[in-house]
Amino acid sequence: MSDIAGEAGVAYGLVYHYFESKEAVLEAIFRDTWGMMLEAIRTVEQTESSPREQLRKTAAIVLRTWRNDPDLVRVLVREITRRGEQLQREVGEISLAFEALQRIVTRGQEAGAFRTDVNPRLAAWIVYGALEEILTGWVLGQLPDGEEDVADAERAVVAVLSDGLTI
Amino acid sequence: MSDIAGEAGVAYGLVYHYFESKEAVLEAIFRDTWGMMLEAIRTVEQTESSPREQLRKTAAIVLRTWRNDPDLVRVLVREITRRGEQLQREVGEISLAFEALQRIVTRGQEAGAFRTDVNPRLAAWIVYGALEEILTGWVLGQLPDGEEDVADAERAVVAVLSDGLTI
Amino acid sequence: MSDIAGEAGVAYGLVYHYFESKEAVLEAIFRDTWGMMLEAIRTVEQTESSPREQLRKTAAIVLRTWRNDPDLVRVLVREITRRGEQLQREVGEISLAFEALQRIVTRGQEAGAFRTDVNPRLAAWIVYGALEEILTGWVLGQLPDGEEDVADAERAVVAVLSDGLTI
Amino acid sequence: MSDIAGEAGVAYGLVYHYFESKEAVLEAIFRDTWGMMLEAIRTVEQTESSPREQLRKTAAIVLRTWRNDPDLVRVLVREITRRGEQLQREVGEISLAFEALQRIVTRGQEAGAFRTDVNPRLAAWIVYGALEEILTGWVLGQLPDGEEDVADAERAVVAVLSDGLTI
DNA sequence: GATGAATGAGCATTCATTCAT
DNA sequence: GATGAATGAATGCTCATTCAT
Repeated sequence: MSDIAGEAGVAYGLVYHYFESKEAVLEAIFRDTWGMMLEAIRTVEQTESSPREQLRKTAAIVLRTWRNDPDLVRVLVREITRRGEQLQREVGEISLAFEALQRIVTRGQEAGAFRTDVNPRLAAWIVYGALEEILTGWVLGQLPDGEEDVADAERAVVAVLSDGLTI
Repeated sequence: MSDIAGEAGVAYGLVYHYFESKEAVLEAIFRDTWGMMLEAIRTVEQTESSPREQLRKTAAIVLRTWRNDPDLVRVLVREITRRGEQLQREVGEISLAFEALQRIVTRGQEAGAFRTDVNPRLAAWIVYGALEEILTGWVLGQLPDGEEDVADAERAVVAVLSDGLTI
Repeated sequence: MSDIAGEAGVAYGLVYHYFESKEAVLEAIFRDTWGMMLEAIRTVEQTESSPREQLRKTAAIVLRTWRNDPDLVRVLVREITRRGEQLQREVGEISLAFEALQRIVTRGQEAGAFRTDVNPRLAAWIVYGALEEILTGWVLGQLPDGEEDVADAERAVVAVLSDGLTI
Repeated sequence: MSDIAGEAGVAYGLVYHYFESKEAVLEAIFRDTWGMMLEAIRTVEQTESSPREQLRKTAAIVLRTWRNDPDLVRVLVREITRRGEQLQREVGEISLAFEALQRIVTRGQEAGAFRTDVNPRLAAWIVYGALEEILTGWVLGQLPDGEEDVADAERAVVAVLSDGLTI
């Protein structure tokens, strides 16, 4: 909280004027970020693009966040697992984003583009897991994150998730 | 540390008789778990099985941990991101496990079984991310984790990562 | 720290609002006390008095502290040896006070009032040691510390250090 | 206590077989050291030497300890003030040594060699303070402690305490 | 005598939260 | 709205002391 007030250039106590608790601050960050994410994914969803292309665009949105606002991703990655239990329950946007992701899969299956022997919910978790892990690799400085590397990562995720590792 | 001593039914100070610091306790947990993981993956690696089958066995090993020791997975998932930066540097077993995973991919590519247009390092991260996310889903109680569900998850991960979502 | 907060009648954490650490608290005490001591000795230094008289006044200043603030002297005597090494390095005032004491000796030698076969630095340490030991005697309750006793001690110190025990 | 056991090359618990407590260990160290000191000073006392010479020999004994066993002096200087209150009460040897020192002064006065306007008890404290402070300077590394420096210190102490700073 | 595991009170430090101004 | 001092529970760590073998 001290860091937040300092970064914002306001007095310590003022943060508590706008937010009930630290929990509430994090919740707001999550709500905002996932709100934007949700909106973006929904836009993708309503596109006429193929399911594969929708997947690519979604990956692009998530991974692009790293270059746009690394600190934000850092907070999300650091706090998501620790607070996840409550946050995920309280921040509806997260579930909604997951559902949108899941819907992309379901529609892909209905359209005959995606295989139907995979539970869409599990598929959504796998996709998200792959994306989050790459973000984590960047946060921990264990994966290269140059302009070109980010593009590579996007291609790799889509290639693997869409077409699989097997030739 | 208080919890650890309490859970073990010993006095607070005794933990410090066996471990230098809290850091050392976590490091030991990580080293042990990843050591076992590493050993298991290496065994899989030396199998004559197809790369796809090696991938399946690896997924089985990782996901099976959840049912064997949920509390352990909880600690790993909760602390890995917070301390990850240092731990990953200090606990060589983690890097070695990642390298083993990467080697499975590389050999699959060399054997002509896996596509070669995906960076093996990125592929290893994607695979690990998918697995970790499913574990996280179980930790957070957001994915069903019955006997059958775990088997489902294993199948789904292998299906998606090996053959892709696209038909 | 608990004692300090308790004595001040404030909450534990408040001490850390004003001081970085326990180290910083002690440093502040030392800096303040020695700052006053330093100022007092410098005032004495600039007097027209004879070196012997300057010595007497210095002794008076140091010994007077005991009656003014016994608890302060207690802390100084108790902690000075334990932390001395670092504190003496960090708290410039201490060195400056010693230097002032040394300067009084040097000037006394230059003025032909003090013998020149004694290293001024050693002399300053001897003077300070005699004074500190008497304070210690009072702290430990082993020397009488009534109004008259303090005056006696001052006379004794000056007599011995200025003129020696030998007749 | 751990250090003591380690240094002695015996098991931790064994120290408690020979000593009641840490307090008792320190008390034994003090008793031994001061016992030797006491014996030495008493020998000096029984000499036919002049009071001034007796003072010199006493100073030599005390200061020589530094070169003989610096670690011992370190412990004495570090712990003497902190524990002093009880130790001085419990370890009779300390008082006896002080009394011997005081006796040297008293006899000097009776023999007409020392001035009589100084309380012998105070004089003993002043002498001891000067010596201890020089030891402290050596412990803290703030006074040079080469062979020659120690001899210098001895000369300076005797010069100041016997004949005074004033010419 | 000898060993070293076991105990637990004590202590410095952190930090989310409250509150008077 | 705004400020920052005040609060106190929580936490990692130390270390003198005890005890079973």
